[in-house]
Amino acid sequence: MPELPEVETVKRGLFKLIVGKTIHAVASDTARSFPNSPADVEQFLAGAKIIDVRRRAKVILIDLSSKYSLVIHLKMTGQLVFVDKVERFAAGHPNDSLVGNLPDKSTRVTIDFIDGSHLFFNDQRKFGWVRLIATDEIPNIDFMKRVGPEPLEADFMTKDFIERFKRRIGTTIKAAILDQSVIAGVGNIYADESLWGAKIHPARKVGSISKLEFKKLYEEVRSVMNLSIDKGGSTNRNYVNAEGKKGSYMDFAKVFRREGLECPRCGTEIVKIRVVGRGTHICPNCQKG
DNA sequence: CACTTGACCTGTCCGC
DNA sequence: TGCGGACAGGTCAAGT
Repeated sequence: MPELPEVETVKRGLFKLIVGKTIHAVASDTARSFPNSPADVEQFLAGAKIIDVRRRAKVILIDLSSKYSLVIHLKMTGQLVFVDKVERFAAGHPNDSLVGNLPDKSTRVTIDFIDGSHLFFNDQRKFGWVRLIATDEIPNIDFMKRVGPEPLEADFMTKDFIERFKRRIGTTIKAAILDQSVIAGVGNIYADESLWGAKIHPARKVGSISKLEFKKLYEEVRSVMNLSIDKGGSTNRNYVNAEGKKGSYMDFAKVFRREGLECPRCGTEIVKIRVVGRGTHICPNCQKG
């Protein structure tokens, strides 16, 4: 999925839906998705109550009364969908969708609550994971030690943004903005959208970006991701929120997946190129190499 | 060290 | 319709 706005949307939905619920059982079909042992499940999950749902970078943290947390990364195709009551719908029924018919073949982890409701972790490509970690150990895991600051925090200023990029002076701005150790949460969609907003070609070297351009990029990263949170995130392919609903930011996207269409600013045809191995969308007129 | 390139998986889409 | 290849919201380990 899932970049910062999508993960934030899932977090907000889960917060409303599962805080206060007590876990009955947790099951997984693959150790790859959920490596913890049945003994861990029995000791730290069964009977534990959900006390908080948080987000850091693209990671969801579900804190439990056992002083452990479920730490979840959705990677490319992960979903966390809450279902109050499992029902089955026939093919052709309006609810004959992923959401209406969970669990399905992409379901990797199932969390059952004592009230009969469920939380499903679905992940077609199996890159994502769910891990049980002692809550106070979370800051010590490799990912958390490495990850950069949250760009939407009120006290994260332009000067902080510029400072973070100094560690990646020699690479392209696209590689740097996608680097989670520089700033947290930006992925392929919002990298393209914010670089278009700031009129910066993604293949430009970080060292060539002016202070004024960085200031603009900082503002674009924040405004684009805040807008997306307002729209419930982007459903490019299979992202859904905690209620199984799609996000609508793609209706507002300026360049992402809009190759062949007109640039909303100048009318030039948007093209898709490849930068650091990622599909990249630009207006060749607004974003000069 | 800084940086780039594959690998991890499954599914879908596009061209022949 | 079938089949091969490219590609997909992300991160790592292993290269140069």
